[in-house]
Amino acid sequence: MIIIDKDKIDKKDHILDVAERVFSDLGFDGASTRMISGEAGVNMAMLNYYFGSKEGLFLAIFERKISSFRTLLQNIGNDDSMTAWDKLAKCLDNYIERIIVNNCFQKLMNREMSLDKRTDLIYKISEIMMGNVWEIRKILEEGMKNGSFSPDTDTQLLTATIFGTKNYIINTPYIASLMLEHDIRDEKFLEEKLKPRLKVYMKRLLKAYLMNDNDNTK
Amino acid sequence: MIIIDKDKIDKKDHILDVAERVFSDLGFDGASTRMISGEAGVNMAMLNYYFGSKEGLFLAIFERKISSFRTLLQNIGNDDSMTAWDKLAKCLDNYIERIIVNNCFQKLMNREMSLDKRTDLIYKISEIMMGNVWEIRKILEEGMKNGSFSPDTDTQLLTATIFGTKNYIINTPYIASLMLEHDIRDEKFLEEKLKPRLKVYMKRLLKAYLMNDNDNTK
DNA sequence: ATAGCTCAATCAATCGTTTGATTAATTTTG
DNA sequence: CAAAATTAATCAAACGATTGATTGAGCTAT
Repeated sequence: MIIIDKDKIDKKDHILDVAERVFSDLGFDGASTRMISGEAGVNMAMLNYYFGSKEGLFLAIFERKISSFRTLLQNIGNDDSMTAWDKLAKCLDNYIERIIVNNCFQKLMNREMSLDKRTDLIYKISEIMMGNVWEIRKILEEGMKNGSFSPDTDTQLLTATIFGTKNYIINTPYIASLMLEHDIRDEKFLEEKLKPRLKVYMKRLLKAYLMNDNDNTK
Repeated sequence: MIIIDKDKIDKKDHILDVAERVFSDLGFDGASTRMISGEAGVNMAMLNYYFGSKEGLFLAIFERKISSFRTLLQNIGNDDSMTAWDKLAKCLDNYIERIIVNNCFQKLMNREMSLDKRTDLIYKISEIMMGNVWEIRKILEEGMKNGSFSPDTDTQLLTATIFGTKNYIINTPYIASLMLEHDIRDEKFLEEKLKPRLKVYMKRLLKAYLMNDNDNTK
């Protein structure tokens, strides 16, 4: 029966889904294998059976997302028919679109990146993330070269702003909720209000920085 | 003897210093009391003797910083002789000046804020942090009211950018190092290069966003 | 001697992992 | 096709190690 085969595939995926959420809420060390297996409704030994170890389970969560990142990268920046600004705007839209729905994984990843542990994992993730960074930097430098972006642009710090603004909202949900006067964890608010608002804001912010000459003589 | 009394005070402070660094590197759950006491060169029981528990030690780290935050807040925004922009610029300078040197604590705090644990601590810290947020928002709204800042300003998301850009650099040291092509953990680079550069960048970014009319008719 | 401090030893609890038995599914064999 | 053999999946129970915390004896200085 097809349904039975599907169940097997889904079981590993189901464990990964649950583990992703639990790790995201409690951190790697804060989450126990008992809790994850309990919430997933599977026997504790299944985690080691499927993923070898707790760290193996943790790695599997990241590896499941990697291909997803790659496809995002491929679809941006290489379209020669667009201006640098249009590329950047499209890039921002795609990025915001994705990270809002995957915010649980984003939170988990960023927390892990701030630790001085599991450095091999950090290196791995860093290089994948750098792909995103480079893609945006490439567009920025293209715009600077052809004169449509200000020559004084600090491309490195600007990318920090792009990723940092998003991270701040995702990673400090309680502060962000106070700040935005809405519960950040409300999916409907995220989807209908924050997402379009963030798109408008980021584009306006970057446009102002990139495309207006800043008078520093004053 | 005075020296002995001083040693006693310094001992608590020394433990807090070490704990701050270890928690920052390994996270609350990842750091063990044995490791902290070991690195601090004191007996394990001393932690419980001085701070009651591991969580008490953790709280003590935060409480030691709280007064430091308050004094920062008091010195900004209330000077009526300055324009809104000058206030904001000074506010940014002070902020960048402080957070770069305290980046170990900042990292620790931000990671803890992203967890769904110890929510009482999170609420406490959030309200302190919100003091900073409000202080900046107040200046932004003052500038909007008297017409020196663009009326389209999204003050809420702009504060997310201000804090988020800094957090991104501090919290993802490895990515930030790749991005900036320098080792972020190099104190000399932080102090002499990144700090002034970040000041220039943030002011230019905010000035462009706040003080140029964005042409959205196109 | 009294009070504050320090220590090694030890506590129960929890951690991630392993085990060996049992069941379910698949393949091989007669 | 059916029985046997093999493999995969699942489970409760237990493993040794480590966790945060406590104890009670010994220390030091007043």
